[in-house]
Amino acid sequence: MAGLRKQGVNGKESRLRLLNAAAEEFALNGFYQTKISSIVARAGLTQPAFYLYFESKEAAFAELVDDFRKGINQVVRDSHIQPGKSNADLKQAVVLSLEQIYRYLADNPALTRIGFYQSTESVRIKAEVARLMERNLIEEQHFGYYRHDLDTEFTAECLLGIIERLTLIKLLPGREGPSQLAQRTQDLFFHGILDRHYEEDGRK
Amino acid sequence: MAGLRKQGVNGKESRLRLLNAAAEEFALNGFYQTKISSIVARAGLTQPAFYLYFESKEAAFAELVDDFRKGINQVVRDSHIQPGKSNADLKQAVVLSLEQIYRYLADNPALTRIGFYQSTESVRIKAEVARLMERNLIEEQHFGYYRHDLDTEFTAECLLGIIERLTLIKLLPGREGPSQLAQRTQDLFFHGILDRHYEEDGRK
Amino acid sequence: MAGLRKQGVNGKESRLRLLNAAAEEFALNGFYQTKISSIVARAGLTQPAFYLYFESKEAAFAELVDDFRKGINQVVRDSHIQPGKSNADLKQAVVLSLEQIYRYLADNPALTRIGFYQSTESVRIKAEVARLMERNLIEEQHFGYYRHDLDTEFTAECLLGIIERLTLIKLLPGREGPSQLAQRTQDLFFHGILDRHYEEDGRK
Amino acid sequence: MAGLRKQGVNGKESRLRLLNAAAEEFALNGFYQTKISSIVARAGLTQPAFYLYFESKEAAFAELVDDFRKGINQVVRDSHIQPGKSNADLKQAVVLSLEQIYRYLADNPALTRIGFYQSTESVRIKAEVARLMERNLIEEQHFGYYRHDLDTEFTAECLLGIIERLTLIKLLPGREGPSQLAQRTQDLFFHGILDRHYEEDGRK
DNA sequence: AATGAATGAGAGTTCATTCAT
DNA sequence: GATGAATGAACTCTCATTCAT
Repeated sequence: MAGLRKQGVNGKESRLRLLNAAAEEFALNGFYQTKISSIVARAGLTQPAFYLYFESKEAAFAELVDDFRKGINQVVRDSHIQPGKSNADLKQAVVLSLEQIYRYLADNPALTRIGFYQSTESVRIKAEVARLMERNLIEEQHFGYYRHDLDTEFTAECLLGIIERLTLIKLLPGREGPSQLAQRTQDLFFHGILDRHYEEDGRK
Repeated sequence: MAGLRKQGVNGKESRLRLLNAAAEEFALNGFYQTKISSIVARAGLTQPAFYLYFESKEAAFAELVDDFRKGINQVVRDSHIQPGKSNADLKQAVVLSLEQIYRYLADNPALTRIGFYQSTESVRIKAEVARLMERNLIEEQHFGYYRHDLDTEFTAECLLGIIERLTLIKLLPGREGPSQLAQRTQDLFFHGILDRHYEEDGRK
Repeated sequence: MAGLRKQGVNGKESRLRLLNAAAEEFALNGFYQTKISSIVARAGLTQPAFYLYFESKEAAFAELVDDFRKGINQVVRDSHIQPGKSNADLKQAVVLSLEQIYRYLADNPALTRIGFYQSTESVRIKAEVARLMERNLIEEQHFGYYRHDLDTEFTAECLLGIIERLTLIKLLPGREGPSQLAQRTQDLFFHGILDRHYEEDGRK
Repeated sequence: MAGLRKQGVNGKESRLRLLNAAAEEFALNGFYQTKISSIVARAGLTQPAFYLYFESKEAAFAELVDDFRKGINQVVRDSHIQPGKSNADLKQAVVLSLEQIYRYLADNPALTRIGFYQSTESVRIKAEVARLMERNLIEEQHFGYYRHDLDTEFTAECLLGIIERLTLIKLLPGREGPSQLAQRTQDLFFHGILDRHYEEDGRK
């Protein structure tokens, strides 16, 4: 009889398989429509095994949400721009920053669906992300990159709104990739943010 | 003992009370966490009364979602701009359009929460809204209001993303009103849309 | 507003309509699957009207059952044969008796379905019918019509079983009429009942 | 507290206990008046356990009905008579056949009540049984056992009607056993079936 | 480490029945 | 005589969770 055990000779692997299965199911069907039975089926295990590694359905979901929260926070935190860039370099740097954010989301589609679109926590997560984005904006504004009358909080929220929407309808379905989206987001967004062109505009 | 039967002598009124109660509950707790018992309690009726007016929990939810869908579609459809406007008039017209959209959302907070943030249909609803917005953008682009290289589909999605986010964190919590949000949305958004300043910018 | 009342200006008619509707529904769907709402719908009335004329669903059903019970009892009681018949006359008399029974069943299909095949009371009803049939058999046996070693109780039960079955699959679906069924029932049944008949018959 | 979990270490046993319990309850109270709670109580389990083994109340009922259908069909199919029998042997063979049928019914009283007297399917089941009986009758008629003008379909239905009735009032209540009933059924029935038997018999 | 078997708790839904007019 | 509106009381079924091995 021994040896028939499915696999995961060490529990770590089973735990991981369960977590991944849970992520897929939650992402696909949401929290309430996801049954433990589906998760364990996907993981090739049985229901009691689930409770060997997770306190409850809620706990597993919360863990996934938290994983996403940490990941996206890190990426956004890292996506600030250095000072002393020329105009062209700034654009490129911003595109790169956005690309890294989109890339993280694209690389973790299930987590993204859960953390951004399914979880109740999504509100808090997005609030955090918005705050981090604002922090970057403020810094970059200090570097003279953006006009001085910019409402950074408002701007950050709008940027997040755009990213959120594009991620859902372009990125996750694979209709557009991170770099293209980053480019287009910057393009649209910049011409309302960037100080310089307004000057010239206002000049007239 | 007499007179214990609840009011709503008119069935229509009972139905309405139930629908409103359902809207509140669904908006507050989402579909799955909302129990019929809570809805009828809020409406001052009993569970069978609910089934007097609705096929099922799903049907009631769907009705609310559809109400929202129709409402928002109408508002967005009506929010297109007339041709022949001067630059200043255009801005004002756009602000007005946005304001009407925000106002509809603000006036129907429960429906908005349900149709935009709770329902599975939200994906389809937003897709429709985006399409209607794009239709307006295309028309307005023809009037010469926006630059000609604008990707209207992309732009519409971004605008929707912004509205979506601002509605959730500014409008529904009552932190900002429709007119203020409309003004600020237009302000940020416009300077990436407007044809004129790009010209001069590009000129350089 | 007056005069719009469906009809049944006098309640007797309404009661009758309800009873007939109930009979149809019960016959078609059985007691448990028949809903008051279906009955009143068929009768063109409303649910409270039902309770104007009947104590309960059970009471209405019981009334129908009892109607059937009385009717079939009467018919069976009346179907005994007179003494002093010749062989050929006897046959004809028995056929007539059976025909009257079948005719009653055919004329009251809904009641028959209810009283014979749906009701819990059917057991008691059939027991009564069997007892009445036996009583007739005993009498007729005394007249010398049947062999003397006939177990009348057993015979009555068998006859009832045959009638019951033929009614269900031949009579009620309209595949055979009362007179034909009576003839054939007598034919089959008689040649096991009649004393020495085959002898004489075969002799010829 | 430990050890309160019910037995049935083997799931098959639990399933069987549930099925038997269901059979008893259905036989006793019919489909609609039988509650899952009664079934599981009788089986010493809880309600969810029922759904571990059966799709629904309907499914469990249907399974029992089908068990009966298969069983009775098999028995009736097997109850045909071999050719080449003498008159006395034929009688004995027929009695044996009938006895096997009665015995199956007596041995499975709950199934019989369900399949013959409770189920909606009973109509179809009896139709099948009648057809099988007719098939046997036709064959036996070919062997010259019965008169040639016998309407086999009609005869089969009558035989079934008799069996049905005797089963209900004699066999299931234990008032008469299979062999006695078989004997008496054959006796009554035969003298209408057997070709010219009475003639020769009476002659002597 | 893993599982077969079982359950507590509750949700949605149905239906006979009644109140007030 | 009749009805629109409402309800009490059940019942089936589901699902996260746990026991015993």
